[in-house]
Amino acid sequence: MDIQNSIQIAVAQAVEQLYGEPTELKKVQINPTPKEFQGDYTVVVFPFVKIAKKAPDAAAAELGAFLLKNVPQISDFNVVKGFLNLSIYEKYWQNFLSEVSENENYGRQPRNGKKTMVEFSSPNTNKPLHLGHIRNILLGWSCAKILDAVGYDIVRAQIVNDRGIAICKSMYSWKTWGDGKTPDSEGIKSDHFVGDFYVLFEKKSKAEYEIWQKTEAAQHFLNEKKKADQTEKEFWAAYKNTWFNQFSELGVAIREMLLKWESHDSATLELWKKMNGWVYLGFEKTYHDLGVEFDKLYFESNTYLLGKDIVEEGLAKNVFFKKEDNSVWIDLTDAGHDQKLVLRGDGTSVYMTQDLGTARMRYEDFGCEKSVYVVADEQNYHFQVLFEILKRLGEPYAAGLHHLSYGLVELPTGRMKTREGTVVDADDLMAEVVRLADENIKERGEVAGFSEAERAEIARKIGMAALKFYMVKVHPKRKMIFNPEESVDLQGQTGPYIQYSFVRINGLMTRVKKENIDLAAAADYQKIEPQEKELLTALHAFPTVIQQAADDYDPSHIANFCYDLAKSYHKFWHDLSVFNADSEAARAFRLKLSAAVGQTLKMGMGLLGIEMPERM
RNA sequence: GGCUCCGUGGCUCAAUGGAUAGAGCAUCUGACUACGGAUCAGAAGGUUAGAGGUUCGAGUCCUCUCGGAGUCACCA
Repeated sequence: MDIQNSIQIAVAQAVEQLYGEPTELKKVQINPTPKEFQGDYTVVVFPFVKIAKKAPDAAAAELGAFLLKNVPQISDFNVVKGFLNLSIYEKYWQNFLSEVSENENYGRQPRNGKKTMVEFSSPNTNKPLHLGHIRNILLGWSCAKILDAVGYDIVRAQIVNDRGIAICKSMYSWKTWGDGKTPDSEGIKSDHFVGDFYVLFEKKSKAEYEIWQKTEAAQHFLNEKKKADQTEKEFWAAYKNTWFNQFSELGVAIREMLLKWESHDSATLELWKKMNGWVYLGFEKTYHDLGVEFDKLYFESNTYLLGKDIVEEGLAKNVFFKKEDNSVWIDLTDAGHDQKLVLRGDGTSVYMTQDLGTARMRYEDFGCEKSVYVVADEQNYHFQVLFEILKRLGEPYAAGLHHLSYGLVELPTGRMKTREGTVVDADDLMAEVVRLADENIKERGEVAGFSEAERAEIARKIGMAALKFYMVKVHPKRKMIFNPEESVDLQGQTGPYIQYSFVRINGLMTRVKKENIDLAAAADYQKIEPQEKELLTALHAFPTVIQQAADDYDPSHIANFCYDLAKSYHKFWHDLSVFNADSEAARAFRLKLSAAVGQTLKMGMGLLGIEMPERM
């Protein structure tokens, strides 16, 4: 059993035996002892001083004596200001290291037979993926990896928003102004090609709007509706949707196209398929470059009519109610929310209807008891309501639903805006970080033994590691400011810093293999140095960190762990010699320790979707 | 305005209610004739937005104030 658990249980027993009062296990707090004190683990004694009716130090001393007697792994203890510091026999750490060395799956838990769906990315098909998608995708991918590591079987799902106004704009634009051009004819990545037509549509629409604003009718609206504290520009910005829906000729054309699509007009469907096909082709490349894949794709064109049967059931169960105009609502005022529409008066769906239906379909398809939706925090309210409704409907999977909400990615100059052309494209960004990594490799002159292809592959791993680590080290909930320059940093708290520690280890291991060095002598190593102990305690915490990341749906725990471990290793490397160690035992022990660190770093970074190079 | 989230050195971020709030970047100073210097060591930089409260103990929990973001669609 894990030493921390042993201590925890022993402390609970001690409290009961010494002071005659049982205590909850979770009240027993065991922390790694801070560097400046003697010991490996620390028991916080304060929670028991009341029960003990003694001063903290006296109680700590009593508990320490008890533990020393009853926990065989404990070699010594000391008390500082109510903290009980325990030292663990070196033999324990020796055994622990061997355990890690022999288990290449160290950190992973056995399969638990339960399923979890993780939904992420969920793009619109009218334009290419951007920086915001990258954060979403990295979080989703990593979250799936982490849940897999703690034992769940994972279904990675994507809901493709392939229908609606947006794609119609791209379609209309291409049909009207495209002159029959294709991605091939123009030599443009196909999703970008479609996106360019979307942008063109917005441009034409803007031009139409500006002309309209000068008409008499428009000026009439301006005078009538503009609020006193609004500038003319602000008014037109706010009025844009209304204008598009009521007065725009392009708006008419788009709605007409949408209606044709909904009535299965064959020419429209053909155009739709052609353009979506282009987009998917482009997405495929982007996903491939990001190193992610999906197990299941849901298409909104297949799901947008779902959920009406659930609305019927909800009415029958009196969870929902009908208003005079036949529209269906749920009253969530007792849960701190408002009334929410779930079906329009004319019987057509809204976003919520569709999500209700999709939730049930997902469950019917896979029977996942947990389901994670990776969606930006703009939609917090939507998901609160969605989950609350499903709970009230008594859906069996309702308790396992989780919205992994993350903050938007902003640039140092503020929010990304399509209109202002400040959207950072995913493909461009990846190409740029890899290019910079490649330049860096060349500058360092380490390329001597590398072929062109090898160098490109290493540059890819380094560049992507820089980008991914930069994004995933931040707590998901936090809005993050994406600084393009910092994202390609290769030094300090970065992906490449961690990769470098791995490469150092890899260098050692190559030599071990080449010289066929036997590590059995490690068992004779007597005096574990502080730098070594630091690595051991870090490795020891790895499974707990993964569990924590899984419980919190938070990959940043793993990122921070990997950074701390790499940092400790770099220090170890600098302070202590491995091959030139004083004794054969020390050399073997350090090699064994290095291998364990390397293995753990590789797995940890793998959970973040980051690959490790052998050389760099 | 209601609800939700956020506020930690110049900047970007850490810190299951526990010991002197930690890192990185930037700035300054050092360390290879050494297993790879994408490294290491050191300096400087903080009233954790502010005020109360709970607690043996608060960056963390509660209340209020200030500042920022999101949301409050028969859009998705």
